Amino acid sequence: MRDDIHTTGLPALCASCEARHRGICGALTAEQLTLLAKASSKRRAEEGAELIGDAENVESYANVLSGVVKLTKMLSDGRQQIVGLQFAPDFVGRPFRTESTLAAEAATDVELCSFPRATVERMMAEQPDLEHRLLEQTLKELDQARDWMVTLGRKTAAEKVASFILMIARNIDPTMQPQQRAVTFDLPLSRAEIADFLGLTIETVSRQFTRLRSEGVIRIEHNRRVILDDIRKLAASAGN
Amino acid sequence: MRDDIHTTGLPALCASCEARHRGICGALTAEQLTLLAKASSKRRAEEGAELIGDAENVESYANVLSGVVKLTKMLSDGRQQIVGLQFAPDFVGRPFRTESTLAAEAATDVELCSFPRATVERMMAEQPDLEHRLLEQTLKELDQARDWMVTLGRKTAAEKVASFILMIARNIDPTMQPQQRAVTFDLPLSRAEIADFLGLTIETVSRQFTRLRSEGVIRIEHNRRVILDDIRKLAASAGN
DNA sequence: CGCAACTTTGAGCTGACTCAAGCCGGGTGG
DNA sequence: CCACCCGGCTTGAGTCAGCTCAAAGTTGCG
Repeated sequence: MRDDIHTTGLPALCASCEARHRGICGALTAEQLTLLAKASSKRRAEEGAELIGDAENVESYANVLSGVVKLTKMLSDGRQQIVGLQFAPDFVGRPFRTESTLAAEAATDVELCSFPRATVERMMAEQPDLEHRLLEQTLKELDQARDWMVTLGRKTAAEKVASFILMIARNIDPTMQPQQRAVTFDLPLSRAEIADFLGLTIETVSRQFTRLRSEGVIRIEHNRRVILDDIRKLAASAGN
Repeated sequence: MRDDIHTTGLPALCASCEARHRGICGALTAEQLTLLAKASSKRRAEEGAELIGDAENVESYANVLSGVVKLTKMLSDGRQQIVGLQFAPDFVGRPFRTESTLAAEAATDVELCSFPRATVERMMAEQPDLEHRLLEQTLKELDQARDWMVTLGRKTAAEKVASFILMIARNIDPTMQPQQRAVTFDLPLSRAEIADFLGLTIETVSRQFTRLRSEGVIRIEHNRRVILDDIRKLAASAGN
């Protein structure tokens, strides 16, 4: 098989990688990409696997290639809050800090492309474009975090759950429009995780799903699969 | 008057500016600083003044020189959430986006050093160190936002108010220790604003202040001044 | 088939909200 | 100098959204 014109000279690892275009690797030259790829490893983690623990030393960063990573924080008495979800091709890791301030866990089965900390930081120093991409991603995450603060602080349980379903749906299909027909997707989180994301209890989340179902907004199959029948009505229930 | 050795050749505007050291201007050469200073203006805004509205076009960025700027988001029905507080020498503005996604308002009387958007973005392109500083600040804000998500999603009203007072106290005096004697400072926010920051109502915030007062943790003068008598007990009430 | 984990549903409780007064300090004008 | 007002804060009483505790229903898996 001949090399694709765009992948000539690129590491096999990167040839079909989404992060090379939309993710931070897009900032690298073919040469640098080769260098980074040498130090990188593609790895899988299954649902529930802890990728990095709170207060652990950070030895590596990673790109999400598929699946969903959840970022969580916990209070000393065990109360937990999910503070972010990372989808492909997001970058996972906190540059310029050796100790993690949160835990990262595979919410679904996940594929990661993992780089040693030192290599990434060296490249960042010599390739401003890489730092620029990282800034862009960090700003995006900050915007998301702030949007979510409004949801956590000011929305009702019904609005929180509607906002959550909408957010997931939009991540699966970014082109989704209010007037379009049904959209189907799998929730990447259990009821307990959704509760931890929304600052609610499992029971309240479940009741809100039931309500949306009885109002004909969604259908649910096997607990995780959502068929979103009335996008408009869901968007209206989300508050904003 | 002779120039201080450290300010030789620097714009008068910047000579005594905190942002030159701790803020993003520290990334600039004397030459660039001069260039930026030419396009900059120091301005004051009084308490309550809107610095930039939601969905407005961003024409300038700014450094906070003194006072506190609050960043707010609002739902269509008027519910409001404060999503960030900026103290000196923080940078205010969202790079790489022409339209603001939140409103910035002077929470107290504020001094700002304001730069035209175009100038900052040009310098960012030619001075990677500037982008690096911006990345550092953005990461710091992201960490803060995520900490606050835990507070909003999982803490009780009592813990929220304790966390808030502690956060403000630590911003006024970063060296504050649990065992130390009383610390006095002014709250930069009204009860209504504290409520919007914590996802509570005015009344609940007020009741929690009263409780802390009756427990001997704090004293309050003229509504705004807090004398923090028992730092340890306050920290214990903050959850975490 | 049977267990274990997850989800749903129900019933009662409670922390924070709503609504309504009253209080306090600062400014204004008589 | 004092009476008044106004905005911000506090306090009280009653309500309710979301929580807790409990039980029953699903689903997936060995």
